[in-house]
Amino acid sequence: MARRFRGESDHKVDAKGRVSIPASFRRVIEGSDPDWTDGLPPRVILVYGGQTRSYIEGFTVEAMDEVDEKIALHPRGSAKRKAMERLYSAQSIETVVDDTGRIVLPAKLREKIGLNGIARFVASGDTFEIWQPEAYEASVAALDEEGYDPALDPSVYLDGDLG
Amino acid sequence: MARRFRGESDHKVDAKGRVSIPASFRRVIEGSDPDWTDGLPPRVILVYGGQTRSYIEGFTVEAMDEVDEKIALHPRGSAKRKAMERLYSAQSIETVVDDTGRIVLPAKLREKIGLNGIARFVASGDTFEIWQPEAYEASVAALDEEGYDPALDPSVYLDGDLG
DNA sequence: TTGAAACCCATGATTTCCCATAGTATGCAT
DNA sequence: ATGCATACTATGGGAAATCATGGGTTTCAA
Repeated sequence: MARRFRGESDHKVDAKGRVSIPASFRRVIEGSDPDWTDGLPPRVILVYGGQTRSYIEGFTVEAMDEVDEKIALHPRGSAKRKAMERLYSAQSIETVVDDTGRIVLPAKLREKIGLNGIARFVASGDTFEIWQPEAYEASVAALDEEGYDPALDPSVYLDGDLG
Repeated sequence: MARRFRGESDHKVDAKGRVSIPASFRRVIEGSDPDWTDGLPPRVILVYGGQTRSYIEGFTVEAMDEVDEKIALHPRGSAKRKAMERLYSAQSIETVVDDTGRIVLPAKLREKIGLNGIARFVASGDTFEIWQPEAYEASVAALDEEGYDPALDPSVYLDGDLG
């Protein structure tokens, strides 16, 4: 398995929509792009769709390849497949990390998640998420309402019941 | 089973956040990193999240792989899984032990556990913990209040009831 | 022809790397 | 056993590389 993203941090979004990607994320992105070699700009895929989503999900090339394979398992034309294709194909863009470690978030994507001047990058296994900071905090708080006790150490779930 | 950490000791944290990790811990960390070979810096994962936690938990690569596998058993999107992903993915960093046996604790992590100038390393099976010394002593004292008689030898629990 | 996107350059703040040293532990030969 | 040589440990400090960010300028397609 490829290396995983870890950590969370905030970065400024300038007037042109440029944002620095956390340096540690860049290493993972480079290592998970089969075509990347030193000096080339590594590729990333940004998924911005999903009615229920208030964040942008970032994929490495390898992670997106896996998603594409899973989609291909579903029958062509099926509703599920169409829904997945819409999210991962139609509502996504492929871009590159430039030589100063930044990507550009087009206005459309910024508006979708309500980005003002700060973008919060949050690691989530082999993908990462880009949030408007308050929205992220709200989503963490929302977890509590789903029955998750914030005072409980999540490690108790490691060996607990699934679901 | 992989080798286990043993012992506890204090180390200075300098202005740059560098700390020596106990020499005996290094052997375990090296031996539990599948990619490590002599001369390479071995990897460690530091988990700094958790509302209820006042310490940093250090994982070997192997130990963290197990955690990732356990998380993957839970349904994508479930509250439990999200809580675990936040702790182990978002609130963690991967780093390496440098050639002088040190790691760097970024300011964010130091503040989280209130580190001043000394860090206490405490072995805990296949992971280890980093504490601010007084906080560690307080947590040991708190155990006693939970009904554990400090005068009782814990070995009596070895063959006792579980739970 | 105009706005956005790609490109080029610039800079302060971190972070990493490399070298240094004193103290401790280990081993080996006598 | 004794003493020295060697290896490893814990820590410090400066140089060098990287990071995050800001701006202008050229392209290019609509």
